[in-house]
Amino acid sequence: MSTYDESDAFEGASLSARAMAARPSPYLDGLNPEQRKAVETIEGPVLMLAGAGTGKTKALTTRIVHMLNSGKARPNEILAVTFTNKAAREMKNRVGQMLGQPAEGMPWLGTFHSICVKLLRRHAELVGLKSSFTILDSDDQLRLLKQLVQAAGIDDKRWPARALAGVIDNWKNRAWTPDNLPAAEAGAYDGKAPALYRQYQARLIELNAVDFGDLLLHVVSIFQTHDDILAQYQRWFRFIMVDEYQDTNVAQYLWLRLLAAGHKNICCVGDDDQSIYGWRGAEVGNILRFEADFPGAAVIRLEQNYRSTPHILAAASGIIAGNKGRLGKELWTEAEEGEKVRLIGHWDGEEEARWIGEEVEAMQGGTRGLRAFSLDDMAILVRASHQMRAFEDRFLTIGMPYRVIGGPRFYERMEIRDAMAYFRLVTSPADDLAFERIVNTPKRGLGDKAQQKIQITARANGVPLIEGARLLLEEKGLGGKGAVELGKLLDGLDRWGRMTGDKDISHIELAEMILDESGYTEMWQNDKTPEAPGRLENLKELVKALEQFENLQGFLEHVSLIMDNEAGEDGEKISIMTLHAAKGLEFPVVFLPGWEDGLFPSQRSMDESGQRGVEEERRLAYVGVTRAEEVCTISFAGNRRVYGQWQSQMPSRFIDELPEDHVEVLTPPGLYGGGYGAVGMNSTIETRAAEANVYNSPGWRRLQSRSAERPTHQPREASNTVIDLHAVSAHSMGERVFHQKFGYGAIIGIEGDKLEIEFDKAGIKKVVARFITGTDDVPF
DNA sequence: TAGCAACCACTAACA
DNA sequence: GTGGTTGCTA
Repeated sequence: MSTYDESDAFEGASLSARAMAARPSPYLDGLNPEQRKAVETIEGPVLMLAGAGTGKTKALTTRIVHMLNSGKARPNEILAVTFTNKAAREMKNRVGQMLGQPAEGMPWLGTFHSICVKLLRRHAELVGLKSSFTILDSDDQLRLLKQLVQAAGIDDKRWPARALAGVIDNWKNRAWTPDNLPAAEAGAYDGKAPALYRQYQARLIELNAVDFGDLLLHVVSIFQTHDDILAQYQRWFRFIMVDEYQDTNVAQYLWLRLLAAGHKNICCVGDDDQSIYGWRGAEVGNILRFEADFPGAAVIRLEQNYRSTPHILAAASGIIAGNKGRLGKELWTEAEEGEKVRLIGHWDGEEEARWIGEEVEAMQGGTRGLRAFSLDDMAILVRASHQMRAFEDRFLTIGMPYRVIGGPRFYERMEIRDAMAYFRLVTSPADDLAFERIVNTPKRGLGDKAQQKIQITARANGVPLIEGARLLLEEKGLGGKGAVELGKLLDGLDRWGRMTGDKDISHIELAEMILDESGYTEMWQNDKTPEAPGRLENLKELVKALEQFENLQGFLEHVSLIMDNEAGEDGEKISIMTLHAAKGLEFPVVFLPGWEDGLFPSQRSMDESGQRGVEEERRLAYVGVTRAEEVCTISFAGNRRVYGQWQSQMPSRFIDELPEDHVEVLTPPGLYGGGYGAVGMNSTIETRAAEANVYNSPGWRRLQSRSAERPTHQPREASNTVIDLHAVSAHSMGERVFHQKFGYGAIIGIEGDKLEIEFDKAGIKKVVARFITGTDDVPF
C-alpha cells in the first residue's frame, strides 16, 4: 500500500492498543539511558537532538512502538512525518518488525507531502479545488509559467521562466501567498513576479491542479481559516513526531505548530549540525528556536555514537566547533581508537582520482594493514556532481565497478515522464499539460503550427486541448499527415480510456498496449543513440512497477514511491555520490576528495550567503566525515580544471580546522610533504606554522600576484581565477560577473569603484566592485 | 519540420 | 568542457 492511500484512515486502527497494553516491553532493553528517556517521554514537547550515528531511527521507532504498546496511543492518533518516502518506508518497516505485524494500521505515518495530499483531498473544495486535483511536477510547473510569461508579453530571454519558478517556490517555502506577500518582495523578477504569482495560482485552480509547494500551503491556509477543521485534527493527532526537524521550512513549521497547538505532544528529532538544505528553504532557526516555541520542552541529547571511531569523531567535532549558534552536542564512543583521519594533497584532480583508485584496490586486498573491505563498503563523497566525472573516467579505465547514487530520478527521466503523460491523458483526458507533452511524441507531424491551431480551437470553445483537437479535425482545420496521425492518437486515447473500466484487461496490459499502439515504444526501438536501450529498459521497469497497484490512477498517485530502483544490482561496487545524497548513510571506508576553497566550501555558497553559507558548508563537511565508520580519507588537489580552465587551488579552510592529533598526513611518493597547508607547487618548504593564516601566507600572496609557477605539463593559458577583490581594474566592459544578491550580469559601465551592471534577472544596477565576482577567467 | 550551429550557464535536490 | 535550449536554414 502507499502513503497516498485514501482508505479510511480514522477508523483504520487495525492494531488493538488495548490488547497489547499488558505485554512487557523487552524492546526497551536495548536502549541507552538517553534513548530510553526519549522513548518514554511521551507527553509534552520533546526535542530529540540526535547526533550522527546515535541511533536516532531506533529511538524514533521504539518510541512509536512504546506509545502503542503502553496503550497511550492508538495507531491512528499518531502523526509521524518524514521528508522522504525512503525514510517513511523504513520507519514503517521497523515499527512493523518490532510489533511483529505490518504497520498498516498507522495511516498518518508518511512524508509531509503525502499527508498533505490526504488532508487536501478531504477539504479541497475549501480552496476552490476538486478532490480529484492533479499534482504537477516541476516540469509541468515550468511549462505553465512559460505560458504565463509569454502571455504577459515578457521577454523570456531576459527574464527566464525558470527564475520565476525559483522565486515562487521560494515564496511558497516561506508560506507567502499572493495575499500576504511582504512588500519587500515586490521587486522580484522585474517587479512582475507578484502579479504572475497571482495568475499562476489562479491558473492552477482552473486546471484543478497543485504544485508541490501548494500541498503544504493550501492545508495551512485551510487550517488558518477554518477553526473547526483545525480543531478536529488537533484532537485527532494526539501525538506528533517529526524526523529531520532541522530541514523544515517555514510552511512546514507553521503546519506543525498549528497541529501541535492542541495537545502539545510533539516530538521533533533532528540535528542542527546536519542542516544542509538552507538553499531549499530549510530554516535551521526552527530547531534552534524549539524551546522558545514550545515552552517547557524536554531536550534530550543522543550523543553516544555507534558508528565511527574516536579519531573520526574528533575530526568531525573539530570542524563543526567552528560554527556559531549551535545547540551544542559532543559525540562520544566506546569504540576502539582505530585509524586517524588520513589527509593527502595531490598535484591535480586526475592524480587525485588515480590515487583513490589505487587506494580502493589496496583496501580491497587488505594491503593497507587494515582488514580487507568490500567495494560495497566504500564510498566517494563529492561536493558537486561534476567532480564525479574524474572518478568515473578513472574507474572505467581500470575496470573498477562503481555506482553513482543520485543522478536524475527515475521518474524525472524523459521516457518515464512521456509514458506517464500518456497514462495521465488516458485516465483524465482534460489534462492539457500531458496532452501538450505527447501530441508530437513520437513525431506525428504536429509541429508548432498545428499545436497552435489546437490551442486556439480549444480556447475558442472553452474546452480541454484534447477536445479542441477533436473539433479541429471535424472542421477539417488540419490537413495531411498531421491530421491522419492526430486522428489515430485521439481514437487511441478514446479506446484506452474505455478500457480502464474493462475488467477483462489488466492495467498492466493496458499500459503496454498504450505504449505500443501509440508508437512510443517503437520510437525508442528505432532510436540509434546509445541511451535508447536504457530507456526501453526503464519503460519495462515502469510497467513492472505497475504490478504493485490496482489501477493506473493509483499508480499515478504513487509514482514517486517507485523511485529507489536500486535493487537488483549485481556485484560489488564502490559508490560515488554527493555529500547531500550521503546524508543518513554510512560506510566503513569514505573518501572525501576536492577539499579546496572555492570548491568546498563552494564559492557560490559563500558569495550568496556569506558567513551563513560557510557555516552550512561546514555542516556539510561534518556530515561527510561522520559518514565514515573506520577509515576516512580527505584529499585536495593543487590544480584543478574547472569549466575547462585550469585553476590553482588552495586547500579548504576546513582542513585547517582538523585537530592535528587525529590526522595522519600521507605523503605521496616523490612529491611535497608535510603540513596541511602544503599546496604542492608553491608551498613545498612552508611549514604548517607559517601558514597558520593561509590568507596571509607567502604562498597565498604569490598566488595572488600570479607569480606562482605554472605546472609545466599544463596549457599555457592556465591561470587562476582568484580575483583580487580590490582591484577594480580587474573588471572590463562587457565582462560577465556574478553578484550575491542580483545574480549574473554584464558590466556596462565603470565609475571609480562602482560598476554599472546589467543583471540578467535584476535589471541595471550600480554596485560596488567588491561585491562582484567574475564568472569567467579574469586576467589581472 | 528536422537538424545543426550558436549560445548560455554552471552547488546541492526532496515531494 | 559540457549538456541543454534556442533559432535559423534546408
